[in-house]
Amino acid sequence: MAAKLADVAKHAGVSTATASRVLNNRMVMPISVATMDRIKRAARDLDYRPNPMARALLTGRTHALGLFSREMGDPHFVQLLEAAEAEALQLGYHLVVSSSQEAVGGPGRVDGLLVFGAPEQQVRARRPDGFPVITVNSTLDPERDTIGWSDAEGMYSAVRHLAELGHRRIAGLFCYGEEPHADTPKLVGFRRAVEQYGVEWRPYWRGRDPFEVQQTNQFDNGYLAAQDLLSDWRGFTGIVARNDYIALGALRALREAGKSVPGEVSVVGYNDSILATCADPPLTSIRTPIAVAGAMAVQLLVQALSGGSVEHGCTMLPVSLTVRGSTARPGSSEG
Amino acid sequence: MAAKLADVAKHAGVSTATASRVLNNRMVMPISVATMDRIKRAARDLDYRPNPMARALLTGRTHALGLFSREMGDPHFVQLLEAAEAEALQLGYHLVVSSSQEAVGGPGRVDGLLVFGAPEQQVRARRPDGFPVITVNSTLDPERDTIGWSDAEGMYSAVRHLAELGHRRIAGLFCYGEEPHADTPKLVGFRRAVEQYGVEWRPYWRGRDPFEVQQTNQFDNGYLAAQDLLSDWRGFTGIVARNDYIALGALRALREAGKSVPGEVSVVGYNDSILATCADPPLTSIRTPIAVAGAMAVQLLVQALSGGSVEHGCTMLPVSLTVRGSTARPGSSEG
DNA sequence: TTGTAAGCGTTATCAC
DNA sequence: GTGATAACGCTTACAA
Repeated sequence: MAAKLADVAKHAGVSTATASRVLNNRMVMPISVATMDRIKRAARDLDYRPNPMARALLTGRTHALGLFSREMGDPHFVQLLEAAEAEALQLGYHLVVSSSQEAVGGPGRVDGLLVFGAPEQQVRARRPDGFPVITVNSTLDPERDTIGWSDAEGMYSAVRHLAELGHRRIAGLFCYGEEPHADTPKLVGFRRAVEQYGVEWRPYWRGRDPFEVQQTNQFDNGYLAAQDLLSDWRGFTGIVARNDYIALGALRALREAGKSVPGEVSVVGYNDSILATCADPPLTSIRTPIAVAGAMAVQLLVQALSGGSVEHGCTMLPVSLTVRGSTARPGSSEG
Repeated sequence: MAAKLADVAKHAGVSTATASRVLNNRMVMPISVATMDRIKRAARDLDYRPNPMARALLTGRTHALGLFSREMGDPHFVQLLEAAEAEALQLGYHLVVSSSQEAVGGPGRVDGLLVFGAPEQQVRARRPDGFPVITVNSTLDPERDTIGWSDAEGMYSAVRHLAELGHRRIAGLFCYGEEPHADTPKLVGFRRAVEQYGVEWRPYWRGRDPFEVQQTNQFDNGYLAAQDLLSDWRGFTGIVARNDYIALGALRALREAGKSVPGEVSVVGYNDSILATCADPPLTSIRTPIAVAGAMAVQLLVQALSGGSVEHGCTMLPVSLTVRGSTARPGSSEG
């Protein structure tokens, strides 16, 4: 059985109150150096570790943060996890992960909640009033505590990059549920850019709801969608994909069709994942600030917990374009 | 303020004892249906949720499991996380992740610990006696509770695959710290296979400790190591890589050197990650049962918690070979 | 300077 | 059938 505070106190010949005060540095009134030493020594000797549950019960603080994501298993999510965990560790908090919003726990189990990738409305609605929730997301709700970036801006940059290279006919590879008239951020940004730059465009997609598809399916869908594109539209010179998986699928379809990249066709991916680095040719891709957002979200949450309730609002981090070898001026070689 | 048991009890006009019994289905003695209904109704009306900390303090059970890994951020780890989380959810447990063994918590914070990828000795040594720890790992210790697979077997299969295709000269792409005489499981398996099949072999590596390198560095190291290989050994026809990142780096070096895959050189990766699927050509790779192991580890841990302490020992799961387009008989085409 | 005692929200052991 | 009441291990007024 682990040593408890009473053991330490007895060992040091003091009361639990004094022991507690010393061990927590809560010395409202001065304590003699001698007893301090005795207590600290006893704690060390007995390998005393305060029971987190007892402490939590009393203080109402678990020192744990929940992290909820429907996309656990996505390499993109793991970047958030890594950053958030490191930050939480730094600040003395634990991270409880869950793919179920109900199960991740609320007050009593965790002190605050980090939500990744779920529509904010759904989250807030199910939470007790006042429970600190911050969402890391690409769909910002200015009314709520959100930190993230704009996928509209990301897609806009992707199209702009191609347009500025001189591409006039650009295909968009999306997902089911992202028909051209849809209002997802990525489509909004896409449409805004093609309109503004006056380029011709067509959307393609295969497969099902983005949340339900496996990564390998995304790759396959990209492959199939690109095949559709190849047999449907002869004049296109640029492709913008919803994510890197889809872009890599397209890369394969293009290679099989004998189209050179970036000679005949330029391709832009999204997320700037490890896939983009490893692709052949290396993929120009949109980099989202997911790791930074994860760390900031933890900071904000902890800050809110310390200082009562800090109304944070909505922080928007910049999205950037990583240019690699899959994009070039149209017809730049062998085209 | 959230409703507590006392509120429910008062609302239903009973004592907390009765309320507790009904709400937990712990009815040693029969309880009148009428009061049962009243209590359940009160609980629903007040949206009563038992305080996990109070319960934990009393029962000594947190219903949380710790998951410790130094490789958080690795897409390979995320497969374990996903499977373990799903299983934990299923069994009513929470998952606390941490990249620090100290911080993930022990008794009082979590009921048991899942350790991924760390040498078992280091783990057990730092844990209080009797605290349930199970390691998911590739380096099995028959003395301890371990579940995993043999990377020696995996590497052996990779070499065997090439040897059976007829390759007689095989290069191994490893990491710094895995010099040919090292005793890491992968090298042991590699050496055993090349000896048994009588094939000529040479090891190559670049970079630093495997635990410290980023994924993109692994890719770069694979690229550089393959370049070393290309300028060093003319007669090789097969490559076995320590992981898929390295294999993809090698693929790039081979392409740049004008070597066709699998026509002139066959390449085998390790982990069968998404990279293997998306590579061009698709990568033959060794698939480890990491997801299954993660789920089983959670099951075992929970089982041990329920039934006192189940001595499990050491379970070894089979490793398999996924054959894709990067391997063929030597000189099978244009070679 | 230090000790006493109340209480955090449960569950469990008795008594009624 | 049901209700007091004592824990669980800790923090913190308040008392001494």
